[in-house]
Amino acid sequence: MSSENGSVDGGAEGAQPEQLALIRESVRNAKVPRAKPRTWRGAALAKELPVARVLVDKGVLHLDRYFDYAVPEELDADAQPGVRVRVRFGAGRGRVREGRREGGGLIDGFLVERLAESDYSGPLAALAQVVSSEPVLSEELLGLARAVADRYAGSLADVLQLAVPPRSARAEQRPSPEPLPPPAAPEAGSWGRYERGGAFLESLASGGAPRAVWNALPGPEWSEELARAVAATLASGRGALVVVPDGRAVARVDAALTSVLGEGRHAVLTADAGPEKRYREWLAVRRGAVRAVVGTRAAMFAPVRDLGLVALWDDGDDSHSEPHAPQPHAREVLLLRAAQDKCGFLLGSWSCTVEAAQLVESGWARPLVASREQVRAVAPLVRTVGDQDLARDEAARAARLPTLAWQAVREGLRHGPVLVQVPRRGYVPRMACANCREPARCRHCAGPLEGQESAAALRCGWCGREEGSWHCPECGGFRLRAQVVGARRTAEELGRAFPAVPVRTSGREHVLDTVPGAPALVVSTPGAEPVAEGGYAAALLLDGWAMLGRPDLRAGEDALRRWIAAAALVRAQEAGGTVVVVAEPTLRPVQALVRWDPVGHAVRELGERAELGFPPVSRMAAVSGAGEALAEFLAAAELPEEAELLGPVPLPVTGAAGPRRVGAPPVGERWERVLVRVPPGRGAALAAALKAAQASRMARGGGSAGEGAVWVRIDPPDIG
DNA sequence: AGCACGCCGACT
DNA sequence: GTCGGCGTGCTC
Repeated sequence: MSSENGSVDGGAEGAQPEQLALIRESVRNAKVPRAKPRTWRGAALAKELPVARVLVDKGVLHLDRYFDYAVPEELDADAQPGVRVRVRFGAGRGRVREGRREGGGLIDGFLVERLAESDYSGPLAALAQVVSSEPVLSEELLGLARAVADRYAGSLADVLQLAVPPRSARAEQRPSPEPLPPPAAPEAGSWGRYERGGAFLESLASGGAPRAVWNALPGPEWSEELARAVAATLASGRGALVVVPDGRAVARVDAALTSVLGEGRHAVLTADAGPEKRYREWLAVRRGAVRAVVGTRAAMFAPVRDLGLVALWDDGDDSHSEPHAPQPHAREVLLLRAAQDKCGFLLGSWSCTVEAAQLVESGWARPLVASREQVRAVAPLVRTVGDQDLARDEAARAARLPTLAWQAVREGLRHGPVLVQVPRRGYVPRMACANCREPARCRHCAGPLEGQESAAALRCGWCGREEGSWHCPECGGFRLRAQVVGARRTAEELGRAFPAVPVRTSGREHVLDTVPGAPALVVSTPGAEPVAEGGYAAALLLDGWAMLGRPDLRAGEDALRRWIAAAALVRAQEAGGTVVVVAEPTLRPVQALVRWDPVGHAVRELGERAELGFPPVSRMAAVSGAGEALAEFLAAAELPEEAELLGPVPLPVTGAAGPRRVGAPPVGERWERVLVRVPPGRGAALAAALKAAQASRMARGGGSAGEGAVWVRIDPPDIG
């Protein structure tokens, strides 16, 4: 592998004046288009396809253009499509120093294509180096990255940074294992509990590409069911990819894959394996040595060969949302992948997101569900404690624990562990009718109203309009209440209430994986619930108000998802499993929990979103920046005709203290945000327009930081 | 972002 | 004449 030394660029130290003159002349001649590449010093080039089209890995600045370079003869063999290269880039027309032309610094890139000629009308610089001959960027992966970049108005280079892990020479040197022949198709196993479960597996095993939204039955079987879907795909001679929200879920699916497939047939891709190990696993997948992958969100780009199935577990979990630009969501990436590779698609969850419901409603995917009898046979009994009960129960109110809840815990503890779910801190309050709890919404755009308890100072969180005379459209009430509840002392209080029972906590810092089947109080925040051996005897879901009171379109769906995630760890009703949720029984998510009907809940939400023009039925983008820059950007952007602008509204000023959230303005700067909404089918046009506007602003020196910065976010997660 | 090119005012 | 101000535009 040669570097610039001895290649076209380098070599002669101290060139003669005549050579300098020659170089200047070739600059003047450069205006004429040339069929064949010419380099600065005319060194030997590859005889066939002497032009390399390169994607320069430089964030957002060059904006998705390729640059052509000449391929020196000695790099000919290594300079294949997909390899990492280093090239000189930048610095005007290049300056000549000590006889050597130095066009800016060396930067990394990917060789995308070899060509016979370039359409660039100037002399080409030569590739400086082929970093390694490993073709890491396949045509397929490039196509996916391009689609993701377009979908999210981002740059290809940004997406590739997410899709291709950093190189480790040692990992590359090591040979990958020999690929194993396809396994036999698996038995249907517990897939038989679903009406079309067996047919789904058979379709995968016979080379089909079924697409399903799978509402999983509560209990621990889901990971083995995923493993069987993978095994069926492998049996057809194709590869499979499973993306799950966190390390614990990876471990479960990993174990299930090992038990269904045996050793050596699958790779685990997670961020917390070191960079070398991670790259080694990734390479084994790319090289086709391993045909099945399970991992967390970064694995959504795993270069699985001949993909037959992409599967995603629990798409409502927000860790599926990539925090790095352009912030793609694993569900959307896998949707793009399924479309591009024409492979099977499986979106599974105990709960159901509105997006998942939309996939079924649009006919793109089929529902994979169990019968009501099946659900009733495995789900626990769910009971509610609302404000009415609390009010009647003064003593319980003081203890923050109503009688029914108290009884359920005490009874549960006689038979096994009891789970107590408490919300995390830090939920932002939003306003709701003090009488009927209907969220207060803007009458113009239906955005969430924010403000103080006095109805006088209400303002819409989306369009910024003031609301001077709010009254509740449901019950006619005019008093508001901020929906925020604190709940931290619960664990201590419970511990004191049941002094004979051990109390274990699982939360952000210490997440327990499993707990034994012996009686214990297990206090956990949402998402950190340990699995109990033999299932929990009971679960207590506290402070539903805090979960439902977030200023987020997903508050209901999210609360239901978290409740169901906890309740799914509880024994079946027949085995005495009981769940008590402390929340108003008339609320839709609460009713959906009682009936164990997350799909019905999502379908109703979807209908409402369509009516109100909310995502995912319409698509939204958030554009934020300092007032003037934002206005300028929007004026210059050629948005689709149907685009509707909501706002601007001021963004909260970020303080120096506290966690910096992704997407928050720079510390201390006053920023505003505008939401852009387009009807169904115009999402691509919106993304393209925003991308183009961003590109032209960059070209004019807008810069990505400081004064003129404007941030664009497709599918903003926190739109009230 | 860098960095070079280019088109106007005070200097050896 | 030419050195150098920073305003504009390109990077194969």
